[in-house]
Amino acid sequence: MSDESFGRLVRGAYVQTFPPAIELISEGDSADFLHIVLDGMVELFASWNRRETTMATLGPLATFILAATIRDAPYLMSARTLEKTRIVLLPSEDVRTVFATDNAFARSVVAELATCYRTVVKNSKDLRLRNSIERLANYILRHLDTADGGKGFVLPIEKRRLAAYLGMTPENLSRAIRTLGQYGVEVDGNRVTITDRADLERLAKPTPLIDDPGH
Amino acid sequence: MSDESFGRLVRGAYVQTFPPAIELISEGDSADFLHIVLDGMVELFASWNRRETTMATLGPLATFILAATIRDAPYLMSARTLEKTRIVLLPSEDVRTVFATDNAFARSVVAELATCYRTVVKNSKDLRLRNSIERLANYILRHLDTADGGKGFVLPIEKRRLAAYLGMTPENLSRAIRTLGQYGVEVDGNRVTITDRADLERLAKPTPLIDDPGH
DNA sequence: CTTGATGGTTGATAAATATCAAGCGATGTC
DNA sequence: GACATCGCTTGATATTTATCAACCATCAAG
Repeated sequence: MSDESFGRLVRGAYVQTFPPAIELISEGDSADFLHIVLDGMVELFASWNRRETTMATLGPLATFILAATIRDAPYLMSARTLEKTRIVLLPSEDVRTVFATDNAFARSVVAELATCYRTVVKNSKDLRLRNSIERLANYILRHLDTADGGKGFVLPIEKRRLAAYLGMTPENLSRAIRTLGQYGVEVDGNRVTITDRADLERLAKPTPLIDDPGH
Repeated sequence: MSDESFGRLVRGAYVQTFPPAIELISEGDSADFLHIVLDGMVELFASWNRRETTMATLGPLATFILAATIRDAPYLMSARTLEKTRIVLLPSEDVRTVFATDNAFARSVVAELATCYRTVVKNSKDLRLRNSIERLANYILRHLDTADGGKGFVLPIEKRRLAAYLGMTPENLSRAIRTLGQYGVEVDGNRVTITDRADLERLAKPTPLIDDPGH
């Protein structure tokens, strides 16, 4: 975007550091600020009728919630910090103003929105087409760390949150993990290790049309 | 958008009429055309591992699939006609060209994308937070025709497709309908009538943050 | 050290949902 | 009019998932 637009955005913006477990926004609230995670971790969640579910977990450089800001509509999700988190807050009105005047910015917003949209669609396919064990198996395959030769990784979130994200109860996640033992998955605390990727893939049947975060 | 941009878009575009049950696009294909429904009905669906689910049903003036066109990425969903359907096909390259040069068009694309995004998020909440009977109850409440005093409506799609959209089997939809009889829902063929909206709402607990299509 | 809180696990059981097989009723074809 | 097809429904049963209660390990506070 132009320097002028950038200045305009930055003028009213501020950076704030939040402690863990702070609810940053609540679904239904009006979109006063566009949030950008600089450091730490944020959970997007939604509630209905005394039930709650995790919609996504965000790390550094993720934005939320862009669509509500652009549309000037109420948030559809709530957000809370999972750990000490630093966040940029951009007043929604400034974002809309710059969006209306700076074309390069507007196009960047589209790129970001299109990515978010495709992410949610993939998530929806995952939920609709797979059962809980298949979802867990694919989650593991998606998170395998290329750093250690694709042999394992450390769960970035608590298991109860992972369970909520995968659409199951913590009890069921426990059992699902045990079931995956037959497919070469070993879980010790937050450490996940696999011994036979091919075997796990035979069960998980991953596809880029659901599991590739980039595409 | 400008007349020039419009001309550019229209130049390579064409309108085509398709018979029922034609697969217009398949997930995984590259996004050659942006589609706009003029008349008729189109089902967006997705498949994995010999399972299939309905993601959405589109009527006149809906577009698909915008995000893939903008990002020049493969379709995440397939689409088929449910009846005789007239569709505008806009070459993706033209859409991207006009998107890059016409600012008003780019902003309209954002508005459309933001709406699509929010629709999918609401859909995801519906699936994650409600069981099948609650989903059906809310579906009925959403579709109550204001025309006939909110007393009923005609199902726009076959029941087996409704079942797939609501994330259940046709057998289960049948039983769910019978269960809703206790809450004043009468279904005769495709005709749905309710006798006690308040009663149904006590079960369905609708909320604009999931069920309001506009917001 | 105790103590209490918390996240996780396990087993028993219940509820929700899917599967399979059969049958029904409307529709269209020959 | 006989017949096949198709969408839908029903009943019986199996599978998946949730719930409830108990217990375990860890960790921090007193």
